[in-house]
Amino acid sequence: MAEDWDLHAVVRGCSIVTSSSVSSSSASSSSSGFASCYFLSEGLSSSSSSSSGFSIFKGEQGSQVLSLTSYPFEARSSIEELHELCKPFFSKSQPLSLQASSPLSSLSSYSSAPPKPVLTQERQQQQRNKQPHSVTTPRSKRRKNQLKKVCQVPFENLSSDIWAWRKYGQKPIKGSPYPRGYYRCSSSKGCLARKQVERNRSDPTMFIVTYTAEHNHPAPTHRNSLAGSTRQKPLATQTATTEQDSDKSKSLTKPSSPATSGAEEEVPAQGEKSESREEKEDMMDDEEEDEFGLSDMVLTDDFFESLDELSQLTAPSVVTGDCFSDPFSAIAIPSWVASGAATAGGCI
DNA sequence: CGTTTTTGACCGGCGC
DNA sequence: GCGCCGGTCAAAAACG
Repeated sequence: MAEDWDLHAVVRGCSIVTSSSVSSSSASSSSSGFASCYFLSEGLSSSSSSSSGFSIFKGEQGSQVLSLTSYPFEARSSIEELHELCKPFFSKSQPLSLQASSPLSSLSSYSSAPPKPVLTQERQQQQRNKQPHSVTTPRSKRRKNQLKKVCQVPFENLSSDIWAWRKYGQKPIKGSPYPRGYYRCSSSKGCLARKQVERNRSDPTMFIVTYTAEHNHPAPTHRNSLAGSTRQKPLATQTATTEQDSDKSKSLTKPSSPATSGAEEEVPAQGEKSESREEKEDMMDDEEEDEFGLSDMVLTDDFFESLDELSQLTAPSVVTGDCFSDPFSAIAIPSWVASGAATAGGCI
């Protein structure tokens, strides 16, 4: 279910951004279920580092805007163009129009870089560590020539991804108080799809989700084992992460992750997990629809908006209870997504 | 038992 | 060449 309105949100977000009326609804404080997606290809700009080719700046109303400085996707105004823009990321199984297709659901192909090289790079990366002594497989330029899709989604939408992701890393990012979580597709072993989730430093209610590589398999109709997916941290850890001053305690306990160690990162993963659970109950049918990008068919804007409100109301209260007086203050998220996002995302 | 999360360590890319 | 930074690996722990 969450997927449905999420997809919707994504689409709406794209429309908003591209139509230059940068969001009437996107007050910085209100995570109102819109999302923005952007594509960027690393290495497109000659002298770029990791953040090559795009920048973040403030929109008129405090909304975050990502702009591609060297990519011909910016400032498009027509839906058709946007559609074409997104095409490469639609999976084959999503025959639908822009509205129905969800960039979140799949990174199906590269518009500028052929999949093969990337695949090779990934393989090299994996081999690298498995064969530490054989320096035969440098992952040279692995960060280059990878087309990424950057989406900005509100917290509620983090649980909207239909894919199953497994977290494989988390790193504090310089300049950002929030760590970045690294996820890979767990539906298929050979799947190269990756996803990075980072909280927007200027708008903590928003999360920057970066998709890399593509899924080489159809969307899962059901998640695999849920073992470990709903992990509840030990009470100590939980409180540490959820308390308002947890950032302080965090810094004490875990210097490597300044804030929230995994707060936002857990959001997506857990949300998805929880989502999967809810799906089993509530949207066995819809789920399949989502795979084909039809998820929004049943939803009206009103319904959608109500969901947003609902989620805003329920998520913090239901999930956090005492630990969530300020869900976005930097810490907190881990468990609420773990236990609550399930609730929040699912009950919706 | 199989899967996921956590987390420290490792490695390569990049800027100086 | 050196150091910083980001991305990934892999072992341990936890969960269903």
